[in-house]
Amino acid sequence: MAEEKKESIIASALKLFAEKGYHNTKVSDIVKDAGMAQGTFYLYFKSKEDLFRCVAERCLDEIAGALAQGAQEQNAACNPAPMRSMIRRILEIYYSNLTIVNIINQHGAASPEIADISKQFYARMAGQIKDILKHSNAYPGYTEEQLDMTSYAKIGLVEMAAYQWFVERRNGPERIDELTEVLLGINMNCGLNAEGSSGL
Amino acid sequence: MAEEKKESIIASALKLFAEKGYHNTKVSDIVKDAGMAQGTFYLYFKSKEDLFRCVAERCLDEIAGALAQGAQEQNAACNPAPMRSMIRRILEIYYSNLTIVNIINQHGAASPEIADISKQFYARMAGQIKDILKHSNAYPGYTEEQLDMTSYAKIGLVEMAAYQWFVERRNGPERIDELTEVLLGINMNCGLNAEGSSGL
Amino acid sequence: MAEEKKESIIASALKLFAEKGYHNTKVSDIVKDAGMAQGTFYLYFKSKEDLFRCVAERCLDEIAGALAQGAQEQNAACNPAPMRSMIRRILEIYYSNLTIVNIINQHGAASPEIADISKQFYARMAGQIKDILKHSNAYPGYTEEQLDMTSYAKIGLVEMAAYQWFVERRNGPERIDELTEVLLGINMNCGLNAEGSSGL
Amino acid sequence: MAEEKKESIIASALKLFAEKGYHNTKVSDIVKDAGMAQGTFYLYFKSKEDLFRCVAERCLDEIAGALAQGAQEQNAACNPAPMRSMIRRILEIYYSNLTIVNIINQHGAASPEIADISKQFYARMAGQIKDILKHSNAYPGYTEEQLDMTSYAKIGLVEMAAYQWFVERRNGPERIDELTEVLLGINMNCGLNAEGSSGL
DNA sequence: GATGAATGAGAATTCATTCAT
DNA sequence: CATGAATGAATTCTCATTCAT
Repeated sequence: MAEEKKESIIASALKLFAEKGYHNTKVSDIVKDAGMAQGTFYLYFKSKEDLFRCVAERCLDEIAGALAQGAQEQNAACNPAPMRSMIRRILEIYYSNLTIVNIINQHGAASPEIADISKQFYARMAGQIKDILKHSNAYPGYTEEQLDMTSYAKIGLVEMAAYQWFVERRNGPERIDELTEVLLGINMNCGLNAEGSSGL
Repeated sequence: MAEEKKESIIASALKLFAEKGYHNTKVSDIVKDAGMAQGTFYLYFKSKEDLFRCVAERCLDEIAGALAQGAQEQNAACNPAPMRSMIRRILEIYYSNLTIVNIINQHGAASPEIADISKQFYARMAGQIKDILKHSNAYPGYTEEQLDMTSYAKIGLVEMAAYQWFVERRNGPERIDELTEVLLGINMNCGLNAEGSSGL
Repeated sequence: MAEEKKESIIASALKLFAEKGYHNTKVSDIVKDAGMAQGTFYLYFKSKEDLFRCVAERCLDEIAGALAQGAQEQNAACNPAPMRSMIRRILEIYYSNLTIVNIINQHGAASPEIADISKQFYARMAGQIKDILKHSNAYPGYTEEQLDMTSYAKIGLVEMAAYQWFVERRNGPERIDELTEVLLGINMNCGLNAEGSSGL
Repeated sequence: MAEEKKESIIASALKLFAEKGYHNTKVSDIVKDAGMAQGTFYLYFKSKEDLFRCVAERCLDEIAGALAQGAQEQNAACNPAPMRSMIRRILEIYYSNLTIVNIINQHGAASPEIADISKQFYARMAGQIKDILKHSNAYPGYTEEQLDMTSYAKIGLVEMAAYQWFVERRNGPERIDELTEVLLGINMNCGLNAEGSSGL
C-alpha cells in the first residue's frame, strides 16, 4: 500500500506535468489529484524536484525498456526489416509518452541530474539504431562519429513526426502503420540524382 | 538609448534563458547581467512573460527570415541541389540559436502564446521544405498530409543532429559541410532493397 | 514492560536532547532511537512537551536527591569540611547530567512550567548551601538576601567550571579532586589586601 | 536607510527572542514588530537562522567590547581593585543583556556555528580575568589550566548571581554596588580555617 | 527615464498528533 | 498494547511587480 500511494503520486504527477508543465503544477495540485493530504507527499518524496527525478527516470526507463525488448524479439526472429520495426516501435511507445518526454527534456535544461538521465536515454536509443545500421551495412565507409550522427538524426526525425502526428494533429494510434511507411520512405537527398552524398 | 537598454535586456535574457532555462532565470538575474536596476526592466517590458514573447518572436523571425532569404537566392539561381543548401542553411542558423530554440519549445508547453509562435515557425520551415519536395517530384503520389509529415520529419532530423553536434559534442561551425553530407546521405529505409516504401 | 518502554523513551530523549537540543529533536528521532513506532510514544506521553516535563522532573529530582542524601550523611558525621564535600558532590552529579541540565535551563525560557521546575531545583540547592554558610558562620552580618546571592553565585561557579571541565575539555571524573581544590581555593577578592569586602 | 531597516529587524528580534525565545518567535512576529512586510526580512537576512547568527555575534561582540574597553581604562588608571571593577562592569553589561545571552547559549546547543560564537565570547572574557589573576599574583603556583578553570568559574559565579538578581528577583541597576561587594566577598573555602586549598 | 527598496501573495516544506488496523 | 501511514495546520521562503524618490 505504500507502493500504491507512491504510484498514485507518480501517476498524478505524470498527468499534470503533461497537461500543464512542471512549473505550473503545484504540489498541492498533485496531492489533490491523487486524493491525499499535502504532508503525505513528503512521506514518499524528499521534494518536488525529487519527484520529478523519479518520474523522469521511470518514464525513460520504461520507454527504453520497451524499445530494448522489442529489439530482442526481432533479432531472435531474424527480422528482415529491422528499421521499419524500430520506427513502428518508437512511434507506438511515443504515442503515450510524448508530452512527458518533452517535459523531461525541458526541465533537464535547469537540472543537470535530469539532463543526464535524458542524455543517457537518447544514447541508449541511438546505440540500438547504430547496431541496425552496422548490421545492414547501409553506410559503408562511415566513421563511428558519422554513424552516431546518423542514428541521432533518425531519432530526431521520428520524434518530430510523432509530435506533429500525435500531439499537434491529434491522431490516434490507428494510423501508425501509414506514418511508419512515410518515415521509412524518407530519403534526405530527395530527387537529386545528379549528385549523391558524394563526399563520404 | 531607450532601444539600447531594451536590446541589452534581451541579450542578457537570451544568454540566461539558454544557460538556465526560463523558470530558473529570475528577473533579478537578467537586470544584474544587463547592469541596470530592477525597476528599469518594467519600463521596457510589461512582465517577464512579455519579455519572453519578445525574445521568442525575434529569435524565430530571425531564423525564419534567414531561411526565406536563402530560399529565394537559390530559386533565383536555379539551384541544382536545394535540399543540400537548405540543410546547410538550417545548420548554420541553428548553430548560433540552438539553445534558445530549445528553450522556446520547452516553455511553449506551459504558455499557449509561445506555443503558437513556435508552431508557426515550424510551419513556415516545413512549408519551404514541402515546396522543395514538390518541385523535385521526389515523392510522387504522396498526399499533402504525407508531404507535411515528411517535411516536419526532416526538420526534426536536422534539429536533433544539430543539437548533438553543436551542443553535446561542442563542435564549431567548421565541420558543417561534413555534417551536411552525412545528413544528406540518410535514407530511412537503409540497406533493405528487397522492400521499398511499398505501401505508398 | 510498560515501564520499560517508557524508560526507553526517556533514555533516548535524554540522549538526543543533550546532543541536539529540544527543538531539533523530533519525536520521530526519539522513537527511532528507542526502536519503536511513532504511535507508541503517545501511549506513554500526552505530548512532546509532556515528555520534556517528565525528563526534566526526573533528572532534577535525581540530582537534588543525591545532593540531599550527601548533605545528611555529612551532617551526621560532623563533617569538618562541608563546602569541599558539597562541591565534590555537585561535580560528581553534574558529571553525568551536565548537558541535560543545560537543556532544561534553556527550554525553561520558553516554557513557564519547566522554568518552575528548574527554579525550584536551584532553590533547593541554594538552600542547602545557605545552611552550610550559616553553620560555618563565614559571612557574619550578612542579610538573608545577601546569603542567598552568595549561595546562588557559588552554584553558578561550580556549574560553569563543570561545564568547561567536563563538556568543553572532555575531562573524565578522575580529576574531580583536583578541580574541587581549585574551586575551593577561589577567593573573589583576589590579591587585593588593601581593601576587603569592606562595605558589608 | 538600508542599515536602518536591518537594525530595526535586529532590534525587534532581540526583543522578541528575549521575551519568547528563538523557537517561539516567528519571522512573521519579527516583521510585524518591526513594521514591515515579510519579504523585506529576506532582503537583509538569508534565513531566520542567519538573523540569529547576526544577533548573537553582534550582541556578544558588544558585551565583549564593553568589557575590553573597561579593562583598558582601568589599566591606564593603575586601578587598585581590578577584580571589583571587572565584576561591576560585567554586572552592568549583563543587566541589559541577560536574557539574550541565555537565549544564545540555548540555541547554541542546536547550532554549531552559534556554539562557536558563544564559546569564543566566554574565552575572551576568561582571558581578561586570567590576566587580572596573573597580575595580582593571587594564585601563585597555579598551572595555566588551573587559572583557566578559576577564571571560567568566576564568570559562572557572576552570571548566576546576575540572573538571580536581575531576572528572577527583578532588581534594577541601583543595587549593583551592593551585589558587587557581596560577590567580591565570596570565598569558596568559607569558614574552614583548619584546611586551606591545601593540595595546590 | 532610472532606481532599488519594499511588497505580499503564493509555494514548498515540516512535524506533532491521530487513528484504523 | 503496538503500529506507522496519514494528516493538515503552521511556518519558512521566493520572486514578479510596484512606487516613491
